[in-house]
Amino acid sequence: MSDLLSIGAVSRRSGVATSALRYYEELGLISAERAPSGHRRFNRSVLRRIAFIAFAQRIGLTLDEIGAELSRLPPGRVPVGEDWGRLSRTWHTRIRERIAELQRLQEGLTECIGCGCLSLDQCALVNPDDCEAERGPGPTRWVRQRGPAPGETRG
Amino acid sequence: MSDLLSIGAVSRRSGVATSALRYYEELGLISAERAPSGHRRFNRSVLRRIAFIAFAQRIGLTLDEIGAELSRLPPGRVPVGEDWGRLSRTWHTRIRERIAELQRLQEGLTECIGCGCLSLDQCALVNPDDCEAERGPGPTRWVRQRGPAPGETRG
DNA sequence: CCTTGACTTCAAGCTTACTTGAACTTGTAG
DNA sequence: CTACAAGTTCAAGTAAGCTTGAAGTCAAGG
Repeated sequence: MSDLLSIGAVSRRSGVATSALRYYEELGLISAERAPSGHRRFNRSVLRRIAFIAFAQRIGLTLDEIGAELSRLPPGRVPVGEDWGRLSRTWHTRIRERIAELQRLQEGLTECIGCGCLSLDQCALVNPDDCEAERGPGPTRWVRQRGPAPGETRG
Repeated sequence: MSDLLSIGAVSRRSGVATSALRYYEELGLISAERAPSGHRRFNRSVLRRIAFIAFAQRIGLTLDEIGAELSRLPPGRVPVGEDWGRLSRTWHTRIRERIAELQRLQEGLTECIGCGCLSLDQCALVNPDDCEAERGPGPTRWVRQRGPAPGETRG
């Protein structure tokens, strides 16, 4: 039995639809050889790549960002654990930030919406004096994060 | 000075674009009276409603879900703190779950991708024996959550 | 040989949450 | 009165991440 998997086999093993796998290939996130028939033949190592993609999506990375991460893998050989580890090191930060935001939201939920002061222009938590100067109106502290918001995806 | 705000004023105060406000009105998330001219006149209380919407979006609710939540507010009067508190009570659970998932991801990042075993069908963390029986293939433990995934939005 | 299922490409469609543009009306300052 | 900003509606466009459909090819079983 060869190491090469059909798109259906990869789909079954990964739980990712064949249409999605073709889409990923089109985006350059995964690659496949071709059988003489034209059918895709995936190396078994694509499964880890797909797991990485699914993982990264749950964290909130776009496919674009994921592509950028994957391009940092060593070319010309199947990545080993340390290669993956290097990539995912930056994610810890990202996850921590997102958790921190959620905790801030959790807090605000209790202290501000719960207490009835959430009114965007009166609440001390929404517009705290001790924070950086205003960056325009709006519920800056909870709702706005610097940088683009993490567009998290459906599973 | 009246309690009624133009759409521009609401936009400035809330940080939400006028086009988005019209969209929210179309979806029934907010409402406005009309001036004789046809211009929208928003009650000041709409600001809290908008804050709630923005808040809920960051948590990962869709506008549909947010509409469902808002429909539980008492009709015929401006909601008070306790009304908002009731609504947001369920969110604590949701936030906690999301935080838990991120922590699980964080863990998996260290233990599984980092160590090099992430391969979807071999890793004990991806397919742990001590978890519920398989619900199909794929990286069940981290990547799949029961129910639809939280489609989080841009800020 | 015939059928069935898995595969191919390509184009178009879907969902969410808006934004943008066209064409027009209102409100306000000078 | 004249500008010009701000408002109106409606239709269409955008972005991400796929899915679906059409039309055709390939591989295995009976």
